[in-house]
Formats: sequence, C-alpha cells, structure tokens
Amino acid sequence: MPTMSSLTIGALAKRTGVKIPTIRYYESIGLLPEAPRTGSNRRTYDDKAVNRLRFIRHARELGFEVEAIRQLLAMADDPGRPCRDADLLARTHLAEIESRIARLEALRDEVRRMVDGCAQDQVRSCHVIEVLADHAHCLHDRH
Amino acid sequence: MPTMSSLTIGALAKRTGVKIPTIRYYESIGLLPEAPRTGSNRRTYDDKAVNRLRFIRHARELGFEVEAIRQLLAMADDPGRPCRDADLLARTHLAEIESRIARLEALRDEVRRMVDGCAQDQVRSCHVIEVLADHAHCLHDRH
DNA sequence: TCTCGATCCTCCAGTCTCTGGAGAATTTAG
DNA sequence: CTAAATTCTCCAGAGACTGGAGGATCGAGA
Ligand SMILES: [Zn+2]
Ligand SMILES: [Zn+2]
Ligand SMILES: [Zn+2]
Ligand SMILES: [Zn+2]
Repeated sequence: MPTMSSLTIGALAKRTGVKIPTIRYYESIGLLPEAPRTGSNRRTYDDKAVNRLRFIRHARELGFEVEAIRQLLAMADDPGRPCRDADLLARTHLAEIESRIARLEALRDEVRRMVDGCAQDQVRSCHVIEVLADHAHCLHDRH
Repeated sequence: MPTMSSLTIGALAKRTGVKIPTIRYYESIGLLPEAPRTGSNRRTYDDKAVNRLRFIRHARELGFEVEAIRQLLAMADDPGRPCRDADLLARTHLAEIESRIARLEALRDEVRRMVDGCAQDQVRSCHVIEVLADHAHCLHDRH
C-alpha cells in the first residue's frame, strides 16, 4: 500500500524541485488546491499533491502557460472525456514555439550580420551602431 | 537644411511607431532625456529625439534589453571611442539568442513528440497528459 | 524543561517592459 | 464659442515568480 505520508511544504519543495514561495504562489492563484493545515496553521501535503505539483512543474518546463496548465489539470482529473482539447492545447503551444523559433532565427541572422560586418574600429564607423540607427541596413523588412 | 520641426508627443509617436505611454515610460527610466516643455507643460521633440527613439525601437525589435540599449546609446553619443564594447554587447546578445533558440528547439521536439504520439482517444490514454505527468517519457533529461 | 536554530506563517514589494485607464487641463477644428 | 482631440499625471495591471520583514512554531540537544 502507498505510504500514508504527510509532507511539510519544505519537504514538498524538495521532492518536486519547486521553491516554497512558488508553491504558495500556485496555491494563491488556484493552481494547487488549498492545502489542509495543522493546528498551528502549517500546510500539509500528500502524494497526490506531489504528483500534481510535478505535473505543473513539468508543464512549465515545457513552456506551457499557467492558464493552459490550469485547463490541462482539469482534463487530467477527468479521464473519461475525449482528449481532443488537451491535444489541441498542446498543438497550439507547439505552433507558438515554432513561431518564436522562426522569429528568433530571423533576429539571429540580423544580429549576426551586424556583428560580422564590423571592422572593429571606432564607434563612428561601427556597423553595429549603424544598423541600430537605421533599419534600412536590415535584410528583413520587419522583425 | 533639416526642418526646424518641433513635434508633439503624438507626432513623435506617429513618426516612430512607438506608443505615447511607451515614450513617457522611456523618459521615466532615463532612456530618453527629459523633453523640454511648452508653457502649458506639454513635451516637445526635435529631429534628434526622433533618431534616438528610432534607435531604441530598432534595438528593442532586435531583442536588446533596455540596459543594453542604454549602453549602446551612450556609445553612439561618443563616436571617437573604439567600438569594442558595442560589438561585445551585440555578440553577447547574439549568444543569448542562439541559446534561446537551442532551448526552444529542444522544447519543440518534446512537444511535437507529445502531440504526435497521441492516438486521440480518451484522456485516460492521452499521450499529452501522460508525458506531462511523467518526465521519464521525455528524450532530453532536462528542459 | 529550556533554548536555539530551522522552518513556517502572512503581507508586501520588486522583477521587466510596457499598456491602459481615470480625471483634469489644454489645444485645435469647425 | 463649442466640442472633439490631445496631453498631462498618477496609478494599476500584465505574467510568473522571488525575496525580505517580522513574527510564530517546531524539533533536537543539553
Ligand atoms: Zn563595431
Ligand atoms: Zn532592422
Ligand atoms: Zn491525446
Ligand atoms: Zn520532460
């Protein structure tokens, strides 16, 4: 049978790698349910809380926003429904990542050109400064 | 000869594509100098301000942080010095962009795997939810 | 049992880069 | 002259935490 453990917030933090203030923050925004308290008002957690917090941490590491995680958690709590919505959320996130990559790659190209084009002399003739001062030096017309 | 124009903040905003509250914000953090005021306390700008603000906007579009821009502006104001520092700043920024791209590409791979692995049935067996619940499903050991 | 350091509590402020609204004053167009 | 547009200051909010102040409580050793 599973261990009937009751964890302090510090133990939960260690087990999940999430900092204590962050745990309290997640509770305050309703991502974690309000933890039951001891007689002296300290939060206690069980294994379910560990799993939920790990889920949150992992989703955050994968770049999901809190609002998305809130919905994913609600879905995870309801195993019978179709997973269309969860998949759509993930696919939307994927598209967002891809567009951020594309944007950053364009930036990288411009900044690289900026850096490589400089003869390393005086600011007067610095290609970096010139490019910054005038977008006409850029390849892409928008950034 | 250059037009001896005196612009309102609204005209400056139109000319540079920077919103009015943002212009005031830049002034408040010292990126833009305090604009001279009319008798009725309205800010006035000249062509130099237009150039400075365009420089800021372009640098922001290229992803430079405000602190970096502050330094770049100081350098641009001093054309005689060597441009080593400006170039170093840009190179540092380039490295930062590259590392963000690498991180996002790793994320993209994981999220794509997550999405592609789902058979689109019930939440119970949803690959998206499974992966989120357990990092062991991931390829990279860190995100 | 006493005490001390570790842990916990709440509340608040700060991070970063804006963005927008309230309410008042002034300018501009018709 | 009036009404609409613009500007002013101040303040709050966004997202996702992070950290500090000041105080209460816990566990372990003497
Ligand atoms: Zn240079
Ligand atoms: Zn450009
Ligand atoms: Zn699914
Ligand atoms: Zn993972």
